[in-house]
Amino acid sequence: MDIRTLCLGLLTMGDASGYEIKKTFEEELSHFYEASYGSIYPALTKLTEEGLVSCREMAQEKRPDKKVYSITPMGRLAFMDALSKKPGRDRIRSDFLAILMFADLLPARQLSRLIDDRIDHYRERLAELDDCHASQEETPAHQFVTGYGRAVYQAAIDYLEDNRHVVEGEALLSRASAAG
Amino acid sequence: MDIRTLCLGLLTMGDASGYEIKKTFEEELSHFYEASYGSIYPALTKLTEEGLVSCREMAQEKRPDKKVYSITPMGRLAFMDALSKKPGRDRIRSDFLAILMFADLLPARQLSRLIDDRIDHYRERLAELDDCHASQEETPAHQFVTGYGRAVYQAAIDYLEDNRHVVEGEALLSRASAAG
DNA sequence: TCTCGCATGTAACGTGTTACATGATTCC
DNA sequence: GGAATCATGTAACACGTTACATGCGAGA
Repeated sequence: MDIRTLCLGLLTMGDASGYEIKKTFEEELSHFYEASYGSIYPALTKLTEEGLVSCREMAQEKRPDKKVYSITPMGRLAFMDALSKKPGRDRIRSDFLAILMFADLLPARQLSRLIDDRIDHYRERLAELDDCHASQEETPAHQFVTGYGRAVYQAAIDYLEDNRHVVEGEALLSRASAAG
Repeated sequence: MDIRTLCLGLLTMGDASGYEIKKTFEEELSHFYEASYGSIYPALTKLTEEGLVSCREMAQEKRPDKKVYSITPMGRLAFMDALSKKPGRDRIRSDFLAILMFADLLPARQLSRLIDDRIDHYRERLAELDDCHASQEETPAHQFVTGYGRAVYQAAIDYLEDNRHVVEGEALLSRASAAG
């Protein structure tokens, strides 16, 4: 699913401007998708050209004008069609795990630091999901996805805490054998 | 971490050809990185030009010739340097979760199918990790990363099984209210 | 004054994928 | 005979990011 299709999908939930769509990406979607203005604005322009969304310009007081996009009936059809395709495989690209594959090359301190940071990072992400849960009325779908994120982050934290000794112990050992 | 750097890293574990590196990506790394020939071969060419790896051509009997790459001392330094940088954030792009955000737009049957397939998919991934564990002598680093994958997949499966009713129930409900 | 939030957009660039081109051998 | 594995490579393309360009209003 490309950014273009996802923008279309977000518009099924209500009209929005490019700026607001970007915020949605940063908030609700940030855990499993990313998008920058450089992809969102051109996507909206193209969707408009194709007749899948319509656009009206809104003059605002004390704010810049905004362009509010609405999905069209044709757009809804197109999105339903996209939803019916079987999903592509998740694309994951984890620097953290890539680096860990070479844990034996890292100084012990650096390795511990890396894992500490990652645990902190996941805790922050968990907190974000909890905020999200607290502040907004959520659809069951949204709740489900949020819960999924929580489950995965929690599993990651637990695993790192319970098993870090496997690599950290090794680092200590090779230091010891190098020293002695 | 780009593909180029990761190729360099794999060569710290032993000499290899482009073809073999591709296989490593498909096996050990497939759970958190992907790479095609179209990125691997040019990466190796560039690394060679930069003096970070060296290359010798091996004539083989009953097999095409192969080019075996070795990391150079300069290459090792460059890789250690890359490892010392703090990791970028994980890039995740999940069609599955994106579709789930719009679960209320999906027919109940399709939604159930989607979740069934995903659970199967994770079970397969788990099995791959178990094979990996069984078949190969693994470094502690490798074990650790493999275990991480297992923990996360298992958490995902458990979550989906325990909570699918949250979205599936909703689908049934909206069907019922539409019908009655 | 300076930074932050609101608001839109483009051009250059990076990075990687897909599809194509080629060809021997082995297993079913 | 046909598919799979081994083996390398390129060119066209897709897709998205980064950095830049612009500008007002509010609050510290």
